[in-house]
Amino acid sequence: MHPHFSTKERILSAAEELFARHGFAGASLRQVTAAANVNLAAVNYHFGSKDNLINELFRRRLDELTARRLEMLEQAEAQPKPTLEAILEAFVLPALNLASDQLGGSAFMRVLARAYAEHDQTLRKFLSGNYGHVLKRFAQAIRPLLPELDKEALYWRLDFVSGALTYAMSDFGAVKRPPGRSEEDHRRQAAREFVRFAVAGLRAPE
Amino acid sequence: MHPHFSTKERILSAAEELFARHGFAGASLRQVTAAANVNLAAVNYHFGSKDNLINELFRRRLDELTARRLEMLEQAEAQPKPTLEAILEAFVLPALNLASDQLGGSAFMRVLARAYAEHDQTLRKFLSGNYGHVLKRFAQAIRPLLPELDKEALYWRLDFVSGALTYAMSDFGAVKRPPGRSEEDHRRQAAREFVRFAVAGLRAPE
DNA sequence: CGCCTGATCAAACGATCGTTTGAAGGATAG
DNA sequence: CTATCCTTCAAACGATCGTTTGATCAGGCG
Repeated sequence: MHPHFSTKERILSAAEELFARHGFAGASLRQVTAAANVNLAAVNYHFGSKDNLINELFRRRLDELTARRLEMLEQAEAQPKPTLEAILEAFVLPALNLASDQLGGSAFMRVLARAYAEHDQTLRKFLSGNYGHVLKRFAQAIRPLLPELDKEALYWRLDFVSGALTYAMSDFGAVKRPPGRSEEDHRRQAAREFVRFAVAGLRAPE
Repeated sequence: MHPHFSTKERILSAAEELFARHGFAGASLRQVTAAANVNLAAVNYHFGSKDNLINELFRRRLDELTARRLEMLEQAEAQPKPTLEAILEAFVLPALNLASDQLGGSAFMRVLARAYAEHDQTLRKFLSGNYGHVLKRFAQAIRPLLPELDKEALYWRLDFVSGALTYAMSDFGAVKRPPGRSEEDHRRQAAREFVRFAVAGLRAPE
C-alpha cells in the first residue's frame, strides 16, 4: 500500500488511528496489522508487545512535541518582558502544529486524551516519568507572572487549562469546522480562542 | 456483601468503578460480576448486554444531574439580574455534588471523561440524544450576558469550560486534597476556583 | 400441597484476544 | 555459489471475551 513507509511506521500510524477511535483495549492487534497491511506477528517482532507498541507510539510524537514546547518557552523567557500569552502559546502552538501539520497528528491528540483517562499504572508511569517535567517547567515560568495568585490556586487553574486544552484539541467538542474553512484555519482559530480564554482565566482576580 | 443493595445496583456500582479504572473495553463482565459478588449471567439477565449496561450506568446518574442543573439554572434566571456566575454555578455545583456526595460519584466522573473520548457511535448517539439539549440550554442562557461575543466564539469557550470541568472533576489533575481539609471544603474550594476561572475565561475580551 | 414466576447458578458456546513458533523469503557479504 | 542475517509469513497456542443455556432455588397464591 505505502511501500515507501517502513513496516514499523505503518504499524505506528495504523495503531494511532485505531487506538484513537476505539481505545487501547478496544482496538486489537489484528485490526491494527490489517489496517497497516502487515503480518500479525510483525507487532511482536518489531515492538515486543502491545504495551510497548503503545509506549513507542507516544515516544514518536512526544519527544518532538516537548522539545518544541521547551524551545518556544525559552524564547519567550528570553524576552525582556515575558508575557503570559507568549508562555501559553509556547505550550499550545506546538501541539496545534502537531495536530494539524503532521499526518495522523489529529489522531494522536485523541490518543493523548485517552491516555489521560487511563488509570492503569503502566502507561501513566511511562508518561509522567518521561514527560512530567514539562508541566512543572511551565508552572515555574508562569508563577512569577501571577505573583498575587497563591500556589494552590495556580495549580488549580493550570489543571483547568490542561483539561480544556486536551479536550479542545481532541475534537470532542461541539465546535465543528464550517464547510468553507480549511482544517488549518480551523485549528489556528482554536489556538487563538484558547490562548485568549486561558490567559483570562489564569488572570482572574482572586 | 451489601445485602441491602439489589443485584442491579451492585452491578452498576461495580461497573462504574471498573470502567473508570480500565475503560469500557478494558474491564470485562467477569471482573464486574466478581466485584459485585453476583453471577456472571446476571448482567445479561438484568441488562441484556454489556452495551446496555453502559447506557443504564449513565442514565442512573445523568437523569438526576441534568435535572438539578436545569433546576438551578431556572432559579438563576428567575433573579431580576441574572449573573454569569450564578449560571455557571448552576452547571458546576450539581456535578461537584454528585462527584463528592454520592457513593461512587467520583468514579462516575471518570467514566464520563472516558465517554467523551469514545468515538464509537453507539455511546455518543445515546449521550447526545438524551442529554445534548442541556448544553444548548446553558448556551442560550449565557448568550445575552455576553452580547459582544459572537456565536462561534461563545461555543468555543463553552467547549473549553466543559473540557476543563470534566478533566478537573475526574481526578486526573495535580490538585490533591490537603490532609487537614474536609472533603466538602475541598469541593467548595474547587467550585469557587473553577467558577472564577470560567467566568474570567468567558469574559475575555475578543 | 402443586403450580407458577422471577432470580440465580454452574457450565458451556463460539469468537477473538495477545503472543509464540518454525518455516520461507530476500538481500548482502565472502 | 553458499552462508548469514533480518524480515515476513501462515498457523497455532492457551487464555479470555460476551453471551446463552438449562437446571435449581425461593416465595406467593390457589
